[in-house]
Amino acid sequence: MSDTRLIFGESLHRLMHAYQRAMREGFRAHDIDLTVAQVRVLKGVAAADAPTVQGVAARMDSDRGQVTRAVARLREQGLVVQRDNTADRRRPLLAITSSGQDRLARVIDIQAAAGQRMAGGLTDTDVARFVAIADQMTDALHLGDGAVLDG
Amino acid sequence: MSDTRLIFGESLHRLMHAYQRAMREGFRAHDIDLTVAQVRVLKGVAAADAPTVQGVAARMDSDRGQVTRAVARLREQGLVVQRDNTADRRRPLLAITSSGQDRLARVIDIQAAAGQRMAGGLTDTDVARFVAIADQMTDALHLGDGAVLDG
DNA sequence: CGATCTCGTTGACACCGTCAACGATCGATC
DNA sequence: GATCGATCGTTGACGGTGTCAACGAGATCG
Repeated sequence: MSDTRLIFGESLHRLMHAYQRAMREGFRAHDIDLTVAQVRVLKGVAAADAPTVQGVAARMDSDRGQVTRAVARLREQGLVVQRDNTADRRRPLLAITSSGQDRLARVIDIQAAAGQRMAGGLTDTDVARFVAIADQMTDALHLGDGAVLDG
Repeated sequence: MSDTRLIFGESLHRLMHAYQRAMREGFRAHDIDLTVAQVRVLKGVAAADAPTVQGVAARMDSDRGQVTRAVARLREQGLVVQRDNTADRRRPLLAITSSGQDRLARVIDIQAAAGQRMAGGLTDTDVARFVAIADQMTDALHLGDGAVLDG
C-alpha cells in the first residue's frame, strides 16, 4: 500500500476542477454560449451514427433527463435538429446542423489549445498513457458497478 | 498532434464521474454521512498545521464560502472544532476531533478499496505516474490562470 | 386486445462552483 | 490612538450538474 492511492483522489479532483474551469473560461472568452455538458452532448450527437437521447446518454454515461435538457438548449440555438424516426416513434433521431458543426469546430480548437497548455512539458506518449490509464480505471470502476467483487 | 488531445477531456470526465460515484456509493454503503466536498475539507483540516477556512480553501483550490459551509456540517457532526485564535481573531483555528479522525480513517479505507478496484491491473508505478502527470497538468493550467493566451 | 417494457420528457431535490455583499478584525498611516 | 484599507469568515443568491421518480406515448409480446 502506498500514499499515492490516497492522494490520487485529490489529484484527480484538482485536475478536473482546473480543466473544467479552463473550458468554461475558454468558452466564455470565445463567445461559445454553451455549458460543458452541452458541449459533451453536441459531441455525442456529432459522433454517433443514429444518435438518440438514450444513445448519447449511454455514451457519455449520463442521465436521459439531462441529455434531454441539453438537447433542448442546443435545439434552441439551432445547433441540433430532431427528425422523426419512422422505425420507432419513441426515439426521434438527432442530428447536428452545419451551424452546430461550426460551433463544434471552434470548441475543439479551444479544447486543443487548452490541451496544448496542459500538456506543456509532456510528450504525446505521456498524454496517451494518461488517457489509457484513465480509461482502464473507468472500466474497472464500471465493472464493479452492480456486481461488487469482494476480497 | 494526435487525437488523444481531443478525447482527453472525455476520458477525464468519465473517470471523474465514475470515481465520484464510487465514492458516494461507498460512503452511503458504510453510513458515512458526508459529501465528497465535506470529506475533502475534513482531510484538509486533518492535514494542515494551523488550519483555517482560508487555508483549507486555498489548499483544495476552492471557495471560502464553500469551506465555511462544509465546516459547519462537520461541526454539527462533532468531527471538527473551532477554537479562538488569539493571534488573529478573524481566523479561528480548526481542528479535527478524535471522532473526526475515526470517521476519516473509515473514509480512507473506503477510498483505498475503491483505489484498489480502480487500479486493478495497474502497478503502483503506473498509479504514481498517473498522479504525477495529473499534478503537472494542473500546475500547467494554473500557471495560465490570469494570463489568457488568445488565438 | 391487454400487460409490460422502453423512451423521452418533466419535476423535484441535493451537491457543487462562483460571485457579491456584509460585519468583524487586523495592519499601516497619520 | 483614531482612521482607512485590506483580510477573513460568513451568508445569500444563482446557475450547472447529477440523481431519482413519475408520466404519457409508443413498441413488443402474450
